[in-house]
Amino acid sequence: MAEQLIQHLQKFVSLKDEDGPAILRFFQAKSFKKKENLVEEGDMAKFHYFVVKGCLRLFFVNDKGVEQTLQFAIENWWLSDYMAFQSQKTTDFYIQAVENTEVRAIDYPTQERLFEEFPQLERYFRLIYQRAYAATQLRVKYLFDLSREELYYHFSDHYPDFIQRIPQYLLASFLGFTPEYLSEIRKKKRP
Amino acid sequence: MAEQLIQHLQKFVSLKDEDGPAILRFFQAKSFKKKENLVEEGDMAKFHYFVVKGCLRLFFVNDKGVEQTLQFAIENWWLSDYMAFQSQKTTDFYIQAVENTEVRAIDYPTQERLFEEFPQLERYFRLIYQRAYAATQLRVKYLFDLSREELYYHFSDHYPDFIQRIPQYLLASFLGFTPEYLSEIRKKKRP
DNA sequence: CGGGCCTTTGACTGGTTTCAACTTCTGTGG
DNA sequence: CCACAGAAGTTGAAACCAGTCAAAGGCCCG
Repeated sequence: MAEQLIQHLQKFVSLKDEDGPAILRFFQAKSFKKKENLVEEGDMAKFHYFVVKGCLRLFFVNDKGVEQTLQFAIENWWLSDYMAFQSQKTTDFYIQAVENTEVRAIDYPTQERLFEEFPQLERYFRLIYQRAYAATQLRVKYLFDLSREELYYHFSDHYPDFIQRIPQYLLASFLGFTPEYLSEIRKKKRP
Repeated sequence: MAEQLIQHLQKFVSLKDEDGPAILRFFQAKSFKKKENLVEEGDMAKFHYFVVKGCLRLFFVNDKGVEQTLQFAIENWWLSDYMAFQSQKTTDFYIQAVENTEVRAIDYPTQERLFEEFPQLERYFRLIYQRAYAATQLRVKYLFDLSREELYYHFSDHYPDFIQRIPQYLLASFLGFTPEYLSEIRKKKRP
């Protein structure tokens, strides 16, 4: 049974058997405890993370001190502050473990070397980014199209098992409203 | 002076001189008049568009009949409904020319053949999607972080010349509020 | 079993929408 | 080149979605 990251690559591009271990050597294995921060505001956006097990979230703290979650990443998803990672600058975001989480991490110069040595991975990441971009394009549509209440129902219909996995205040933080308002929605009968 | 699309490719990957014309043969040149629809709701998301000259917008019509603009694409930007394009399904969106616009268009199967014949373009699109994804990640941050009024000031500070280019009702449609409210913001002195 | 974190409740507030009417701009044909 | 019709922008009043604040209740984990 190959390493999970390699299995995931092979869903998108074909690799020779010996490539797996060679590719893995570019990555660092790291583990984080629930609520531990992988990255904090002001840090260099050093790593691109692949989630092997667990769940991460990307959030920022607004000027009222409230945490706004932008994304979650569960098994087989990639996560970073891409703007800062690309330009190798400091980030305005936090990345935090929602559960105990195991990742494979790669820094920017190492990722560049990885692309040189394994150009097939350009295709892999082309496909990954294409999907991610498509998903975000759709997400922006929902943010404009749906009321906060409709966003909640949309999300709980589409990802019922993920809802089980996270506390309500994180769901509220992701959907962009307050825990109080989420309570109010849940109290009412569904329209 | 090479075709603009080829020049753009060469900013990201190196091509042999003879590759330019060969790559161009995969694309269709099309022109659209201001306010003409390239794509309408219910159409197949057939093409991926590269804007040579002019400006496109991607929008949908909500259940109140209001047009909500998700993105603009000006010179050297790519545009499509990526979710529908990827899965070769019908789209919920419209793509419309904001000005008289010239594009290069490629359909999905042709794009697949293009990647087979010119694998360097996997890298090009990996970089294009990476940038686009990073930009959208940041956009979602702004949507959560800023009030409608702040969104307007943010946008007009960062893209003053683009603002000159488009009518106010399209700006309001992009920022997610009503033309009436935009009037109100502009009437007030800036805080 | 205790403390702190999470969730709920209710009253008040405000940013933004809605609607309708009015004014100004723009482009097209006579 | 002017006239006019439709499109775009402005104004003000009333309504509403969702936030804020404060306080009480529930529940998980040490």
